[in-house]
Amino acid sequence: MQVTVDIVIFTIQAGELKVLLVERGIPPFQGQFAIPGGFVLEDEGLDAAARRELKDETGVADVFLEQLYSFGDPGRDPRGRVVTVAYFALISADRSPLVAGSDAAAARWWPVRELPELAFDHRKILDCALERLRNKLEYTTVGFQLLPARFTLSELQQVYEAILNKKLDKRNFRRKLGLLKVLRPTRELRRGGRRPARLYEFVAARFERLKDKGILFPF
Amino acid sequence: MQVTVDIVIFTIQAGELKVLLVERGIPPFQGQFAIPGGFVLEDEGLDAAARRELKDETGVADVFLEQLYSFGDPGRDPRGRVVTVAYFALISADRSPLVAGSDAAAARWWPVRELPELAFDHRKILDCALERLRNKLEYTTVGFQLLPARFTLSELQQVYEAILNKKLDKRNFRRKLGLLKVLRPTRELRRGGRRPARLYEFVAARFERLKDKGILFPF
DNA sequence: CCAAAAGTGTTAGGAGTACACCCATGG
DNA sequence: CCATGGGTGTACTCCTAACACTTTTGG
Repeated sequence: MQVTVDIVIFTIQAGELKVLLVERGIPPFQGQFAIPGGFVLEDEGLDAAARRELKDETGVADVFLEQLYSFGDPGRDPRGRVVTVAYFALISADRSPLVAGSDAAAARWWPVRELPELAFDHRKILDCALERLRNKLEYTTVGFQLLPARFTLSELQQVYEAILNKKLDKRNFRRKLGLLKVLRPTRELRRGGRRPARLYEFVAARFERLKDKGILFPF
Repeated sequence: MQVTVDIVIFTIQAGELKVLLVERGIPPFQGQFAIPGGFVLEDEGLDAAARRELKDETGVADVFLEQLYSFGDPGRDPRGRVVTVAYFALISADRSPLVAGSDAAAARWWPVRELPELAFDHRKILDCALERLRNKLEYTTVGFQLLPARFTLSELQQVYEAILNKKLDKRNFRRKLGLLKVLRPTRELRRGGRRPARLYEFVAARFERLKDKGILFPF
């Protein structure tokens, strides 16, 4: 029985949630798009295999990566019995545009709102990842993983709106963030738009105190 | 590469959360206890393999069963490379005492508070299952899966207390349950204790309305 | 001076928590 | 009649949601 890892890689671009897909150059499903993935090596752990694939496809390391779910229906791969352990990864907006896949010349970021037909059972995997991402937004800091180290409050709100797919109230959003005390304002401003916006940093150490107490991001 | 399923099977007995373990009769880890499990057959899905093992070990079918996480560190099984897809299952109190494992004469329910040393990485798997169970208690109906179709409010509260490992306030517990409107009182009373207690039924249809709205079991 | 995004507080309603006593039954 | 678990309500606090105008900049 063969074991693969497949990785749903998300990023935010232009205030939109996007996912990395590669066009298949060979059968089966030639010409269709698929989630990046590959076989687990004989002496390699599952997480390690996922990190290796992620690095190969995007060039990035040290990003958020988490196991999602395993899919192993007989017949999910016409070539034979393949069990895949699916992962999902988050790449911050400032590192995502560099799509320089080694073997994946045809890699492209797709808005999750307008996906092409996907190979294998990858649509199911992607839906599973989206659901997980939405849920984790509420009780973890995944939202910050999609932004550069410094960001404006409006950018953060856009991340939440893009993933949850609904508008949020600006004042309530900011007040709740303030109560959590996990952001540190910097002296820097983002110019270039209209009125300049203050940049903030996420302070991981402050979040540590909260997570045991069930304090969340209730947006 | 070989693929197995391992199943953490929980039940409630005497107001305590228990898990089914089998004593290994052969090396490796001979004489130690392990979570029930076995190989995935060539033409068998992962869920199907888990259901088959569950049936073999406990004789029960049609119980709550959910995939948990996959474990595949090289070296987790000294016999070779084995990736395991872990599941967790919940058996209601009225069906659990029947431990009649086919090949598992040495199967036994263990209180999760006093576990023996476990074979392989099964301790890690069990901890993972416990954490998942505690979390799902808050936003799903897994609590009801551990009880017979009809139960008293005190029995339900004991399930929550056993899993969360803390005392809950009786009046608050009942008021919140009342607000959810997912229980239907029956005409039946449980006698045999002191004052008879009313039996309730969980109405799954009423829960359906709630789960999209993020209404939970906030105990 | 106009368009566009940044920034800022109050109020009213609902949910959560803490807390103590009477009731029905079996022995 | 007594021991045991079943059953019930209130007051206070805190969180949530709804809601509109002023400020700062670039063009």
